[in-house]
Amino acid sequence: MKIATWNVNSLKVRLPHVLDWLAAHQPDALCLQELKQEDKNFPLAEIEAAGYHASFAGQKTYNGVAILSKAPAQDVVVNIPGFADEQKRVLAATIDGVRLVCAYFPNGQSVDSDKYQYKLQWLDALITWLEGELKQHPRLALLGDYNIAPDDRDVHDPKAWEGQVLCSVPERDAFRRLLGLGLHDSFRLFPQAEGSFTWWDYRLNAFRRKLGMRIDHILISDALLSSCSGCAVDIEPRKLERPSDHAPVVVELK
DNA sequence: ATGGCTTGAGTGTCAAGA
Repeated sequence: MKIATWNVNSLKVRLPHVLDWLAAHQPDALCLQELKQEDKNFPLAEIEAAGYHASFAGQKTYNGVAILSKAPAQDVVVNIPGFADEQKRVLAATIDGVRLVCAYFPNGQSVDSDKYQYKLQWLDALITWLEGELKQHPRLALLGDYNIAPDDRDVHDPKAWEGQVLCSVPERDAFRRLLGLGLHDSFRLFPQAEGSFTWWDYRLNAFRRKLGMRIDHILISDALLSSCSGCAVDIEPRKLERPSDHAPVVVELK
């Protein structure tokens, strides 16, 4: 089973890239973030024509998440139960017996902002909910744009980013608390090139200069660990015309 | 120089992203 995550930064703009990527890679499931569109505008016909089912939770302008899958989705849940939130950031569904949680973590803007406080509260709510979700669904993967660079290895200039949003101690602690639930960073289960990132700023030729961050992740539960045979970032779509600023991350489960 | 692009909204130019 091949599962993947991709922050597309507007599904309307990126639909051709998504359809090409589905055709080329044939994942069993693809989690999308930052749809930036209302559900009435979701390109369901195009996705179905590509051979995929779709669950989605969108909103105007911001956020929005979807799970595309070859097999139909079961037990779909939108947002974190018990955490009141206007923003559409979480979608959970069971595909082929694996619980997939697609998440677009808040950015946080800067550590002294209200948005950062919202991010920390959102992280607390996610962790509390996932603890129960893992008991109900031991075979679980958390895929998405975490907006957290877990380690200095995941940052092109760790000195410059030290203590900044995406790298701050409370954010990295939250990432470790997720691991503490019995989740594993699939990317670090395998040898990886130095300077492996999933996001590069649109400005200053950041991609060409390899100035990126690894903030998109696929965590897998204990029960999936032994079946995981690979994890990789696909930087090819970042080279296309009008790319998303994020690259897809792909995990193989035997 | 707290900028640099890209997107959506909407027709001015700004908020938000990370």
